Amino acid sequence: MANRRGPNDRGRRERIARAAIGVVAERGLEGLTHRAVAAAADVPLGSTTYHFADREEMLEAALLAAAADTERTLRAWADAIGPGEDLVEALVELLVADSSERRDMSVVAYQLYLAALKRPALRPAAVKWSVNLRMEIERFTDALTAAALAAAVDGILITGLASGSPVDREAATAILRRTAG
Amino acid sequence: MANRRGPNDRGRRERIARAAIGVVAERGLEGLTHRAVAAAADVPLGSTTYHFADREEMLEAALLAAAADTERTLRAWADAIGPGEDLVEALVELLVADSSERRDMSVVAYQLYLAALKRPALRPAAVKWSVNLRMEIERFTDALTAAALAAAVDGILITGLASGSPVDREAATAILRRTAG
Amino acid sequence: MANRRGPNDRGRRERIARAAIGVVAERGLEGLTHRAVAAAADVPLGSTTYHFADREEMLEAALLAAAADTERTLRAWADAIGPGEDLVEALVELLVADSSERRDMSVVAYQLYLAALKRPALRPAAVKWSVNLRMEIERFTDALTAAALAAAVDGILITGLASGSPVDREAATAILRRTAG
Amino acid sequence: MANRRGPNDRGRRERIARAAIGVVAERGLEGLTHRAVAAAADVPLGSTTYHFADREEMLEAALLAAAADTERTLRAWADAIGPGEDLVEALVELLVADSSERRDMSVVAYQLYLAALKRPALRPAAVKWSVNLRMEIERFTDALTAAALAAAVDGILITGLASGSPVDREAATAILRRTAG
DNA sequence: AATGAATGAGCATTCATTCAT
DNA sequence: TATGAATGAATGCTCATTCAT
Repeated sequence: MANRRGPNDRGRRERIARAAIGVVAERGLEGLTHRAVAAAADVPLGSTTYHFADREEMLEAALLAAAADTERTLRAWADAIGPGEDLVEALVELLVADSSERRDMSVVAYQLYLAALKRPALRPAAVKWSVNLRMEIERFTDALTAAALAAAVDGILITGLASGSPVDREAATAILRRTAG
Repeated sequence: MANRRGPNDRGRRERIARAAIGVVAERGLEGLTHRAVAAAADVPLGSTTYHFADREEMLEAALLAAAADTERTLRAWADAIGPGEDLVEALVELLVADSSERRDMSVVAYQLYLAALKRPALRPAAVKWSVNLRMEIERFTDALTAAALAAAVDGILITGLASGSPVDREAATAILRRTAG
Repeated sequence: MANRRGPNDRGRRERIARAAIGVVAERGLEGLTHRAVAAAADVPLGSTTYHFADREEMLEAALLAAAADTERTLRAWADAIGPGEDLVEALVELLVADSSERRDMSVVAYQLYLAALKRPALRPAAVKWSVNLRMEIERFTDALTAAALAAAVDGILITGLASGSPVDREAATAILRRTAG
Repeated sequence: MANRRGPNDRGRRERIARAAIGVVAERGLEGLTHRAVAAAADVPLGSTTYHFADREEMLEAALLAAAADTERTLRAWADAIGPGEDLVEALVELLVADSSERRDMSVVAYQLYLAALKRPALRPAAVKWSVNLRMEIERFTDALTAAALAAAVDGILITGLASGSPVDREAATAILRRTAG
């Protein structure tokens, strides 16, 4: 059996990037140190500096990984929407799910994302991240409605994070219905 | 005339807190160090640790100051809306203004706000911050519409931050009109 | 009733010195800070620097107070020895008592004492402290025996501190009997 | 030839520990700072924190090194005692030598030793340190006499430290003779 | 006489980063 | 290619001490 550490460890770069997300979730952006990530990924300290030239690059990888996760989640969400299904209801499910289980991940994503704003190299990834939702919604409705719904969802999500409690399903539904016209 | 430094410096705590906001704007949350704040506020290093027991308390003060700023800005914005004026237009002005001059301040606010999420003591301030906009909008329309508009504004704002370019006035107007029904 | 703090507080210097001993007992010599002593003595911070020019002077006062305590204790011990009483037994009582209740005080005394060794001004106090026991014993026996007994007691005491357990009464008795001849 | 600094420096941990003893000798226990030790050992500052997780661990190493030194010294002393030689005279030599050349070392040892009392991890080392002398003396006489002599030596030593002057050879001899019976 | 606000020096500790192996 | 020992810069924080009140 190949050991999980050492030269036989494939996809180590990937694993380190994932671990980085977890570290930010637990200790915040400033907790993103080589040591912390190495421990979380269960790789030697030197491995983190070997695969990522510096802390900046590690942040980059974490943002990219988080963006990919978000994209995958949204794609799956959209794919699962049946032909005659109600878009608003599906969006509410997304919001509710997000506010419980993936709450931390959302916060992390926002943190990485804000951190990336002043790093030109990451700008594209950040933009993509923020446009993702709108693109998926556009599969089901016109561009303007999609933009309005995406904005509303973003707004409800971030407000929900602040409240510290799960998103109110009824309130969210009402807002989205009104937004959808 | 009393010197601006030393024992004659009134409101130093306040000034340090304001300086802290500026520091976060320039260097991000992890750049919020005693030294950086001391330099920005033009006070001795010891002064920052004297007025704030620890870094946490400094962060707290910065969040509170940022929240107060936001509240004041929104209040002024709402107060300036004339009787027959169009709410949507006013909101768009808010968004556009925000995306240029106060862009940094928004980013800072979001950062402080996310950082505060896992600090129970700051929860109330964070909640208040996030509810502020909705309350001001409610002065001009019913609760549901206000909630929908607030969500849309939040969403557009955060997406705008990501894009790195000023909010598109026409797109924003279209979205808000549709949201307002 | 005079308040215990403020201008009506008599004997404050004395009280601060006593508090200093307690501080050393709890936090060691390096824990002897103005702030810690002020808190322990329940006096304002400024009071500690007012009554003692600097940390050195505070240490001095603490050593002196500790020496005075030791002297008083030994004097009382000697005064209580009846005419026909056995000196060795009395010494053992002293050792046993010291190893339980006043254990901490002994450690503190040794610490202050060692600290004072390289401070010429405190040399006399340190000497006096170390000679005290011998002088009291001399009230009951000849000089040589007194010196031998004092040395043995000192040795047993310091070894007892190391062991972390109470002095073994029988062993101590045996040693002292042999020493007394 | 390997440089004395940098990656080629073997036994650096050991050297730092020795340097720590010297620092305590010169500046007392509270002078035991990473910086002081680094300078004394002629290693970079980072090296002290690399080899010892924290100040506590450095203290530990210093105590252990001091204990080892003491043990070696006592062993050598005992080994050098010839068959027909007088134990008391040998002990006096130990005391006299100690009171001049190794005076500082004794003070350091006492300081480290007292400091270790409230650190459970160091308790064994402290105990061993304090029992060492008695064990060596037992090589030459019965247990009770050894205990009495060890106590007397300890007592004379500590009293001698206080006086600031060399141990009085005659007085010490008289006391030990009487103790040995 | 008494107080506590203010300051700057110093410390333990953490870390990114380098580099010999 | 991979590792972890090594280093020095930087940080949060504590304190002695000064001094205006």
